[in-house]
Amino acid sequence: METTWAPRLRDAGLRVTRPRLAVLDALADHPHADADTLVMVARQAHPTISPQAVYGVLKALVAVGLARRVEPAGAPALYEVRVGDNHHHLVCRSCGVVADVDCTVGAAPCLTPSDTAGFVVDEAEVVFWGLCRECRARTPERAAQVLQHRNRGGAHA
Amino acid sequence: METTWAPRLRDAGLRVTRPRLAVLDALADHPHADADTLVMVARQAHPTISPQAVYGVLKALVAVGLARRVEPAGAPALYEVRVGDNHHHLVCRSCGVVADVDCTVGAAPCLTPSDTAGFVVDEAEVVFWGLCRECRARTPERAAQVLQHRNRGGAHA
DNA sequence: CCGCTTGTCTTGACTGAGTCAAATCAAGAC
DNA sequence: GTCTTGATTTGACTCAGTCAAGACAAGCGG
Repeated sequence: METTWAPRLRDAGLRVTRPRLAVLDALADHPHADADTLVMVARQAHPTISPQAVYGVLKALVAVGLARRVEPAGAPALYEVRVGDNHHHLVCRSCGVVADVDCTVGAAPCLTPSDTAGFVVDEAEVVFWGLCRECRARTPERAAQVLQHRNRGGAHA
Repeated sequence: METTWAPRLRDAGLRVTRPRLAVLDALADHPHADADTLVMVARQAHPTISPQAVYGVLKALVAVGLARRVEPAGAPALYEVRVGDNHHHLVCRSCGVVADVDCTVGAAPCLTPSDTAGFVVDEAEVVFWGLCRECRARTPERAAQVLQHRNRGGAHA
């Protein structure tokens, strides 16, 4: 990390400001962080930054494609600076932790639905739900419950 | 439709109540409806039902597997009674309308990520983003913009 | 280097979706 | 019909995020 953000901001037509650099550094250090976490982390570099400034910066970064917003069901939005490639996410049902999964592009037939119902599809977003290693180790009995509860609904892998 | 809900509720260990029947009928008539819409629709059968009652009913139905909750990014949660099979969703970026897509289970290699980072995955959720036929026809120039804007970020189909 | 223009940040009020808790009510067992 | 317990109502509340007005500063031209 420690990318030089300034030229990337300028290339995107954005001014280089302290709040933006602080948020970008925070994002690089904390992939999959929510806005609240980013406020706290960014304050290490810029103690007076306001939550609204962080929201504004994130919105600007997402708009120009320097950051990506992910919204797992039931959790506040997460942000990441890994953009341009295509990857998906593993989300832990228990602790909410998120991990990246590379998508095997080219060998992904199911990502082009056969019947698109008249839609023109431009993106396929995949979220894998499960339990992370730590949560299974920490509370195995609860983990089993969570999985069983879920499978009743007809989930599949 | 017009399924007899009573036995299904009882089988799930839930009492048969007027609010629950009203919400289930509303769900059957309006697949992919949000809570607010369901309140209005359910009031045709049960005029005094409160929004909180609808939230409570939906939570109970989801908990026992009679309904499914879907949360597309940037929109309120949607509910559907189509459960038990496995299907995914097409979401229109412009108007938010949702359509079902059957998943070709068995021929879906990409839905078992190669590297699960220690996770035990129990469900793969897929959301296809795009534009519905109506939105493309209605505002073709805006539709093109929306798609182009999106593709800058590195989306794929 | 100085000042100007315009985009950015701060401050604070506000919205929308959903939750929580106490009291009332009714489903269904007896 | 009566009772028990789960369901519903009512109303306050939380959380994430938005909106708007004014202060501020990035980076241009001179």
